[in-house]
Amino acid sequence: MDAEQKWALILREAKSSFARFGYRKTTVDDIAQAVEMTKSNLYFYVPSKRALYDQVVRRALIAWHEKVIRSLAGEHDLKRMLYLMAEHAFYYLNEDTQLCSIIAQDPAILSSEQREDRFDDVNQVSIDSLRGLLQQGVDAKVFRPIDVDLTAEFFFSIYLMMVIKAYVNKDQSAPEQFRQALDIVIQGILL
Amino acid sequence: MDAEQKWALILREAKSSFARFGYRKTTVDDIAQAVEMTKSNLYFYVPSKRALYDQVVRRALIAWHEKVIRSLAGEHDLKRMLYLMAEHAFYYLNEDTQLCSIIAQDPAILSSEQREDRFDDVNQVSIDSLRGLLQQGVDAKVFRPIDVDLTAEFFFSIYLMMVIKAYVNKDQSAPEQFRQALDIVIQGILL
Amino acid sequence: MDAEQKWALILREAKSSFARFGYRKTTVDDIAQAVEMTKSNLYFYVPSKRALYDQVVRRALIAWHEKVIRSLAGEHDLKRMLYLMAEHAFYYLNEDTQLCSIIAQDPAILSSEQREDRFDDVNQVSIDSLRGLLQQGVDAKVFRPIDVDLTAEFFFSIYLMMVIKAYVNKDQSAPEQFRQALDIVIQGILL
Amino acid sequence: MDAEQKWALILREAKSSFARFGYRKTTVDDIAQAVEMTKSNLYFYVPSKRALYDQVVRRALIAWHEKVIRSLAGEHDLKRMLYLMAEHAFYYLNEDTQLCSIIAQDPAILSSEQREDRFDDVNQVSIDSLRGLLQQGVDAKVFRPIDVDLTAEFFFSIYLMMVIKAYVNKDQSAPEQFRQALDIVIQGILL
DNA sequence: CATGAATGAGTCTTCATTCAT
DNA sequence: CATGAATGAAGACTCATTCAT
Repeated sequence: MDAEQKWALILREAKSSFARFGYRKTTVDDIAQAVEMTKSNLYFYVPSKRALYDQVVRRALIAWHEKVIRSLAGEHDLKRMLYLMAEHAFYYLNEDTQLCSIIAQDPAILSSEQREDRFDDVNQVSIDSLRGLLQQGVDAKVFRPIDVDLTAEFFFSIYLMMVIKAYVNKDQSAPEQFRQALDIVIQGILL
Repeated sequence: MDAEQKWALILREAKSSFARFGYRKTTVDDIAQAVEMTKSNLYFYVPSKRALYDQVVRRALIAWHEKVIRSLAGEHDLKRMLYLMAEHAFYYLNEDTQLCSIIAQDPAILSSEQREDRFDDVNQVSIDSLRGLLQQGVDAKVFRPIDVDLTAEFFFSIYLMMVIKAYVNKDQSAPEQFRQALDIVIQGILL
Repeated sequence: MDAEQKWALILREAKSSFARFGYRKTTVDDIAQAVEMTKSNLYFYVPSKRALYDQVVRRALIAWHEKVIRSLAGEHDLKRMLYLMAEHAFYYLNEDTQLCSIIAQDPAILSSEQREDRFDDVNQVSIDSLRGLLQQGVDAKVFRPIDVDLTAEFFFSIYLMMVIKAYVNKDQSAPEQFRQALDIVIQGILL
Repeated sequence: MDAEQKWALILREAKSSFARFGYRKTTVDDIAQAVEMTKSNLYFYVPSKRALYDQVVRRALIAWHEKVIRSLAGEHDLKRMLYLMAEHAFYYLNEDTQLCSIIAQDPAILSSEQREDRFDDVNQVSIDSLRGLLQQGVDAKVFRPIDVDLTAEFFFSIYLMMVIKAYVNKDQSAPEQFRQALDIVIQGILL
């Protein structure tokens, strides 16, 4: 196994541990054992527990957001795009339950504020895409003249919330609930 | 100061500490010092840190929910009641920023699942009220034939989310964002 | 054993450990074991290893200097006082070999500089006494018109040096060497 | 770069690191990086951190002492030679501040005892030269009938002490203090 | 009721040294 | 010669909880 593979393995197992136990309850030893390394050897690859955590989260967020953006390719109907975005943002987490779990245990990850300089940059990209969509809809008289900034943030928040419900809390009715929410919310902005 | 007063004091100060630092970062000593007791003496009143935390949260949630319910007294217009509920649920937290902070740092508090035997019962009361309202609206053909269970939960979640944004993250635009959200969402269920 | 006694015990054993192994090589566990406490319990009395060390050193220095000053009581012959001071400064360490050892392993303790704000204040007291003596001697035309500031520091340094030789390095000839040095040095300032 | 050059480079950089951080705080990695080698490769040239340190110190001490001895060439006035020796011993360290720094952080380097098998042999050479000078002075009735062994050691110690003051502690007044000391001390042994 | 004191089980991190390739 | 990777043994400090008095 070469260095790159090992680094990937570490990220994978660290993510798994952080997802299961949260940042605090995960010990560096937990991760080291998961990758079948000694703690000291793990520190050869990673500068600190915190840094590893940040890497794990950052990568997961980016992967998530990229997937969502890609899903819009080729679609031009704005209402449809909004649905698509929501759906993909939501269902993507089926493939990344761990990220959900991590978010659930550290919700600050997703707060888009100035004070926190953690993952704001990553999140902002998603919100920006959303805003773009809404603005186009308003301009095209497809959507009501809502405040796009506020609404973009609101929609983003809903995704997160539903995502947590569905995958972290394993609320069985979450997917349905999500569809219902989406229905209500899109209905609510249509002209 | 009698035992009851002391107990109240402990709850108050514990809440304050948990709000500021979160469960993990709050030490039993922090609380003991806040109530001007020794750690050991605090343990006379409280079985464990965890139990104290649970008490604090439970009481805060109950107070919150009760306040909201009371706000509906005398109102009979369903759409108006929905607004009222939302507004009060939202603005109540102005009076209890600490609860927000606690929720923000431990969002599992608000997950309504069976497995978690923490605060589900408390939350359920609120959701039930909401559901009742929605059901009446659907029956009276004021609202679209939405799924009331899912929608009740969805609305409840939105409250929580906005509440965190507003009071914990101190997002300045949160109140506006909340109104925008409420507008969209109620628009979205109207027949 | 009451708290005061225990605190004294800790200081005593800490001093012993620091003297034997030096600051770095002394583990908190070493000290804890010496006082027959658990490490955690030791931390009940002491904020940190560093703080404990500083306390130990500071107290030892103060005790040393006080003893020397007391030895001059009743004497008025300046040359004789200089001898007395030297002798007592030197022989006192017979009673405190540990301090020597500590100094030998951390000579910065005795550097009287502005940058280091560690024990400068304590050392300065001794140097001041010395300077006072020299100044009187110069004024009284007993000593040559030497620079009292420089010479006070020089003499102070010689004490330290000899002290280390004698007690730390256990150089058997140190006491004789010290007398020889004293002889030379006092001869060297006499008019 | 051949092996010899590499070895010289290692010694040079190791000295630099030890001077800056002291033995303990210098990591093998620090040195390896300074010589642009990997840690492992460094171990090809050096048996252990300790051994490297000892080499560094030993060589520096030898260079220092040789320089001092050379400075006496051609001079025959004993009092003058004593001055010369002192001056050169003192000012040499201007050219080797690193050695000073190392000494300051590990004063045991200069202790001339039998038990310590570290640098005693090296130091002894200097002391021997000093003793020779003093003995000649006593024999020639230039100096008082002092104990040459004790005095040689005493003088040697003074050099060291002043050297540390001047170059390590960067005491601005050290050179003056040194002259004052030399004045007193030589005055003190003159017949 | 109240408290000072005690404790055990962690936790992260560092580093000299080794070794297979 | 050179290196990436591995490791063991430490070491300082924290904290919820207990208990004798």
